[in-house]
Amino acid sequence: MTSLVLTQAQPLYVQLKEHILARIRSREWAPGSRVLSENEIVEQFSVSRMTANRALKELTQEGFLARVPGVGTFVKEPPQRASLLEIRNIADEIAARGHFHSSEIAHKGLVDASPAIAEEFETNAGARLFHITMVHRENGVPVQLEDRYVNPLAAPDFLNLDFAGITPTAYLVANVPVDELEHTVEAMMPSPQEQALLDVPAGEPCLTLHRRSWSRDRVVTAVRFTYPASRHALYSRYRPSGSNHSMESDQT
Amino acid sequence: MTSLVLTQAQPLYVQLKEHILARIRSREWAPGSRVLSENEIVEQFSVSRMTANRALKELTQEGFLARVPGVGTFVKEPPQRASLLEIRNIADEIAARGHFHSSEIAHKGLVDASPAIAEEFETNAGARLFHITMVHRENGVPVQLEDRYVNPLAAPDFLNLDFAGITPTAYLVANVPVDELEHTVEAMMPSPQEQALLDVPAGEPCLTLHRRSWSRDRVVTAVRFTYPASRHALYSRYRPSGSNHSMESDQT
DNA sequence: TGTATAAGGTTGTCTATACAGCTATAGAGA
DNA sequence: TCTCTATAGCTGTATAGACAACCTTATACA
Repeated sequence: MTSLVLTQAQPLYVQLKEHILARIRSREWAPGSRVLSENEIVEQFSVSRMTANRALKELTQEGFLARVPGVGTFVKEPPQRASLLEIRNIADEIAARGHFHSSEIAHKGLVDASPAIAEEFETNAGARLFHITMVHRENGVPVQLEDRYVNPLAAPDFLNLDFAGITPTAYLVANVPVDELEHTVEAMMPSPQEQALLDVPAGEPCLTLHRRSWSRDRVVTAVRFTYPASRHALYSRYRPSGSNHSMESDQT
Repeated sequence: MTSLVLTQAQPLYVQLKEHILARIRSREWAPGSRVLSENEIVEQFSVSRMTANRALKELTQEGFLARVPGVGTFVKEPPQRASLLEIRNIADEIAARGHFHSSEIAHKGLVDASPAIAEEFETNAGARLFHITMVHRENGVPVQLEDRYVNPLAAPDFLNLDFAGITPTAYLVANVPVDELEHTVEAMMPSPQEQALLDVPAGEPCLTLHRRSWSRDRVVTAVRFTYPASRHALYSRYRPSGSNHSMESDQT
């Protein structure tokens, strides 16, 4: 039996969700198998049925479970979706082209989160975050400006690195498991600072890729990559998972 | 006062959600303004507070509302962005924001493939292809320029449609199975024609999403979507497939 | 005038209970 | 043996009440 300890630090339904997710991730409950019913949760954890219902309902909305009235609650098969945007290390991409990667740090330190950054991190303004700004060059030409904030709780040693031999992306991928990703891609005109750092001609737009990463329901890092339009595009080619032409479920 | 009639055909919280959404879409409650508090809903609709809470909570999870403890519940600004990972119909995305979609055809006909287009279609220059150029508008404002070539062998009826009730994207998704996809995302300055069609101020860049679709090793369609930078972004959020860091029941 | 306190409204969570609709199964009856 | 029925368990929904945390505003006090 796993721990039945429910603390007061977090809401009960959150602790229930994490407990169930842990047992799914450990494959104790494999895809397709039944999980605890609401009444079983009520008995085993001494919570009310509404609280058990909330935990199971939210996990269902998040895609982990499927519920069938009159039958039970089951672990869902994780969706296999091809990713347009994999996390790829700029140093590796440049090396794969047979070119030379170099980088320099424009800023590195501990900062107070602005209201906008705090909202991205789902925390309060003034929270302390690691911050780094780097320029990545391909054969000496700037191709990427990296403006990254990192949650100190998730990567406490982040500031101790000099990022000469390893990029922040590579370090984080190797050291922090990622549960969820959010990407936003935009076009924009660079600010004067960005224009200077990237050595962009006046009038040339930039592509920005903004990424947030979660681990254990906590934002680990938020990063904005800025690429001069003429020097970089985002590309992907893949086979959609459901390419057997079944009309399928989605009617969005 | 709007209708207070709550029937028994649907769950109460669903009717409450639709009622609130309708008042948001009618601009009675504009973005940023406050909606009814839970207690006000309890009074006006004679439901319990838990039911009112469920309606507001789910609308918040769906991104329509934002809740601030101790203050109230507010209408959120709908994000202007399209899905990156899936092929989604712009008409549906606009409708999901509660806005009005319209479109007009700038060109439709049979054309000879230029060398560049022929290469995209893995065929010879001079091949005959269907071509369509459309402007999609959200509440009257141009948000997407669609410049699409279609293989007549894959969709022979394509030119017979007027694309008033269905977009080319929706038609092709429904009628041609897709085996493989290629995406390229770039930032660029619009050409004078594009600038005019999209009604973009001078100096504003655009985001372009170029997509090729294959079916049975044959290019079905190649399309270039152009979005004014200030009016649209591309977005995705998902859980990576390999997110099983089975640390289990620890308490990081 | 300025500051501390109290009050009231708001969301967030949790409990206990109830009823309805659905499903699988065991048991009764033909 | 087969069929129908009752039952138990499951999810879905809804109610009423309660306490906590938070924010704003008004009030009392120094």
